[in-house]
Amino acid sequence: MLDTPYSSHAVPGDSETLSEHVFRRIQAAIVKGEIAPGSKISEPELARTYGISRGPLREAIHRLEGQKLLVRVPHVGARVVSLSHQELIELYEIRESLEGMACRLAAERMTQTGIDELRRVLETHERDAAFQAGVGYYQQEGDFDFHYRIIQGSGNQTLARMLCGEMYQLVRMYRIQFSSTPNRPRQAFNEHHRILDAIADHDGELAELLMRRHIAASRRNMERHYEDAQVNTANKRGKS
Amino acid sequence: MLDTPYSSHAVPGDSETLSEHVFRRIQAAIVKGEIAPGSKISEPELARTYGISRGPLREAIHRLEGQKLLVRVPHVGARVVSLSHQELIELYEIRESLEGMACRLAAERMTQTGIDELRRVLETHERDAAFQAGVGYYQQEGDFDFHYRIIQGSGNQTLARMLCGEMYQLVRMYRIQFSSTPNRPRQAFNEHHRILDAIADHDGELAELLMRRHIAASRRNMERHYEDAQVNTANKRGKS
DNA sequence: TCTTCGACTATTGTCGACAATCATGAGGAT
DNA sequence: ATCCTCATGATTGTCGACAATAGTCGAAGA
Repeated sequence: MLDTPYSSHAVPGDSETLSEHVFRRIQAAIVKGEIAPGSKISEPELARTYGISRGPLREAIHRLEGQKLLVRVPHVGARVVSLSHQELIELYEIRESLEGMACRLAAERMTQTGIDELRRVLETHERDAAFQAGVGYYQQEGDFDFHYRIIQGSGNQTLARMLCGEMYQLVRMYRIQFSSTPNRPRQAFNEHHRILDAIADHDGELAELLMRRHIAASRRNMERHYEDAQVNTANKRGKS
Repeated sequence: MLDTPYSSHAVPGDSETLSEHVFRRIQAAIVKGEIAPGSKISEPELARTYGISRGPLREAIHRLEGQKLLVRVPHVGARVVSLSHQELIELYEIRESLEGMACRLAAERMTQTGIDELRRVLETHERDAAFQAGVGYYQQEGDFDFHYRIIQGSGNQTLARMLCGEMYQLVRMYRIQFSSTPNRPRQAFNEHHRILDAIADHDGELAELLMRRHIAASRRNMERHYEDAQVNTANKRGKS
């Protein structure tokens, strides 16, 4: 339920394809950091781990490559992607643009009931603020919930698939890795509130502007915490 | 040279992987419309066509699926994507956001020599305006060249890969299919000029605004020509 | 001691065959 | 006549084995 929040078709593992199954397994493992970034993917080893042949595994690897979670070089193998500082900044710039557009569209198109639900989400987060202040990770989940609702409210399904599907996996991966939990939640709450107000006013321009600033602030926060996490992960980063 | 303008490493077919080879072949075939949108992909047939086994072919299919050029349902097969009117509009909305951001970044970061080169590209297009007015397709290539330069000038490599790689394949596919050649080139030239001026002034805000309007106009132009192309393709759309 | 060449090993790429699943059509029952 | 059932055919999913390439280790020569 925590995993793959975008997959509404909950087929357990019954008639599911093996390739599909390992695809999700490996994707989750990479996002959760169970497979270190930059580490090499050994086909025989993974095949033995998941108890399948190399055929479906290779198909899953190719799909992961398409989602930019793996980097593959011919005749050498695949490695888990390891974003540089620059690439991570670039990712946030893209998010800033895309979520800004989503927020504009949401402000223009969101229905009254959707806005009410969004307000309720925010109020729920505020009530649990004391609890979240200590944990931080849940704030990320809640933050996701807020952003998720807005993206869905944009009415642009293609955009929603991009942001909540592929792109979010990458962001989430790095969020988890250096579980950045500064005292930003309080400020984030304020920003969320102002974004909600703009959406309630159906002010697309303002909503986009605020969302872009919100993500830009999140990016700056990430940049501040990058160096620490970099040295932390550098220690335990082995060739597997 | 027309194909895959983003692939600078021109390895013919020598030490290239078979999977990689058929991946590019099928991708080009889909984009050029040689394989009708919505038509089913038969693995044995394609395997015989390209003279390879089903193994590499399936890997290529999975990669195409990752690039959103194929839609696959388990135990049934893969079909060439067929964007609905709504999905095509959504794609243009995303382009508007992303290229707007790219244009802003380009205005902020582009070097003087890059700006000069961009101006030269535009002047070249204007000189050949008479020729392009009749053909139209070359205008598209030129249009791409202009946009391509700006995207590269943004300095955001991740963004450039998204726009010039995966996303552009989809847009190009539909551009070619209903080779929309209205009398828009003249207006597009004017818009390009104003965008260039904004970039030359390093005015990121204005550059982004103009580019977004430019693409929004392109989207409206596409919307006008959608119904005609829809009935045209509907006639020759067989189940193969 | 350092460099370079060569064989070896492990991993990746490819293939053909078998099993599982879905689509199609014939046949019979209501 | 229409609908349901079932058998058949074809296609997709999976597997194990073979071929080709890259990385590695060791030995010989400068």
